[in-house]
Order: sequence, then C-alpha cells, then structure tokens
Amino acid sequence: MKLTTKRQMVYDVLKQAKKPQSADDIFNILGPEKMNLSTVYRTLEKFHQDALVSRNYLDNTAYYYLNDKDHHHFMVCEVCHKKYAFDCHVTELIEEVKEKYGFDVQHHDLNLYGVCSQCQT
Amino acid sequence: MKLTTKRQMVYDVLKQAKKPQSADDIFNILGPEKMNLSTVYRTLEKFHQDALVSRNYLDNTAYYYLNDKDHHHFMVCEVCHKKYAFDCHVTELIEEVKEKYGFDVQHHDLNLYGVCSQCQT
DNA sequence: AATACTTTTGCAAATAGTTTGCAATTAGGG
DNA sequence: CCCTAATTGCAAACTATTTGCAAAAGTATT
Repeated sequence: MKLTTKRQMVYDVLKQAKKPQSADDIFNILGPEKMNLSTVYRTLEKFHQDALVSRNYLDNTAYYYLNDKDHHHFMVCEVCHKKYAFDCHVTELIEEVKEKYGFDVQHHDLNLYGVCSQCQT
Repeated sequence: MKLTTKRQMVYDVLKQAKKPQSADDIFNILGPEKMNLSTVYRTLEKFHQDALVSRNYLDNTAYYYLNDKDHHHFMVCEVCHKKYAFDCHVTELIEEVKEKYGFDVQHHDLNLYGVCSQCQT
C-alpha cells in the first residue's frame, strides 16, 4: 500500500480520535480544501481491507477505529441518544468462537443499546 | 401498540427466521402484493422502539432479529463473504458493563469478521 | 532527475438503503 | 356500530456510499 499524504491525514485523524469516526466526521475535521469525501471512503475501505481499522455500523453509518488492542465500542442511550465509548472486552467470546466454530476472528463490531446511568430514574 | 395484520406478518417472518433479516429480506419473503417496503421499515422501527427486536448493521444494511434470550449474530468470512450465524453469549460482558458503568443494556449488536474454517488453508 | 508505469485522487453522477408527506384505510375503544 | 387516532401504500426525497473517468501523484528504473 502506497503511503500518500491523504492516507496519512486520514490515519492521523483516527490515531488522535477518542472514539470511532465516520467518513463524514473525518472529512469535516480535515475540511474540503484539504480532503475529498470519496477519498476518505476509499482510504477507509483500503485500511479496512488491510486490517488497519475496524468498522462499526450505527444507524446507517459506518464508524471506523484503528485496530488497536485497546479500542472501544459504543453504548447508545435510547433515552438521551448520547453515545458513550467503552473499552472492549470480548476476548473471551472471540476465543470461544475460534474454538467452537474454527472461525478465525480478525475484527468485530459491537454496539450496546439501553439506558445510561444518568437517564435511569 | 396496535396489532395489525401487517405487523403480525412481519413478526411471523422474524419468528421463523433462523438468522437476522433485513427489511428487504422480509419484504421479499412476503411479496409485493401482500406487503409494502415502507411498512416493513416502519414496523421494524416500531418493534425496535418497543424492544421487541434488535437491530444489527452489516454493510450498510440493517438486520433485525427477535429479542429472544437465544438469538444469533453473524460471523462474516472476509474471504468467501459467507455469513454464518452463531449463538449469542455476551451475557457476561453485558453484566460487566452494567456494573462498571451503570449502563442498563437492553439490546446489543455484534458482528465478527475473519476467516471461516473452510477458507483457512 | 527525467521517463514510464501504476496507483491514487477529485469531481460529478449514480446507486442503494431508508425515510417522509399525504391521502386513504383500518383497528379498537366508547 | 361509529368515531378518532394510528397505520398503510405510493411516490418522491434523503443520505451514506460507490463508481467512471480524466488528471495528478507515487515509485521504480534508467
């Protein structure tokens, strides 16, 4: 994979992000003068193919995050619609699937929906 | 919530389904004479609001499944692109999140991506 | 550092899943 | 059985994403 300026820019945004970002998020952070939305999409697709990032769908929209050991997923409150990020701990599940089905898990995505502590009466 | 014929039909499809179904899947099973695509979408939205179903996004498409104790998620093979369903076992994770963050999990969605046993060389 | 070749990018237009406005129909309480 | 609010069908809108094509940028090779 060629290391281009654009790809570096997308990568940097993901590196600095504290939570998964959509293509549009990334595009807006970089601005239309420096970045093109199609390029963001194509870059993210390439990163995903090369297992650099994972993809997580939420409400018709794909969110991307670097495929680090420590990454996070969303908890979505269905009352206030706020999104909270939480640390991923599905290692056991992944091990289990690997053993049980012989499926070699490379990425995963997970969302939790419910009611956040603030919204509980 | 009113119990209408259409809603019953959508529910039945989900009840019989062995894996999560997209709006289009459901529409195609029922056929255009008996069902309308918008109605499927609206019905699924309503079911989701009433916590009857859970929603799971995969490749720009929402898949729905009844919110049963025993339901399944997808394992997606990135080589042959086949989708396999597997039984959900994230109860521990959900308990953990509840304790740690006080977040009351009502639904969740999960996809695993990797290489299925057949595609491993 | 110029050439040749491949990959990437920008732009505009297409696509696909989903949503919406509105008029007609239906469910279910009174 | 009637009335009113909720639901449905249809067509059109909307939004995230993808694609074709020509121009630009990378990379390797003289």
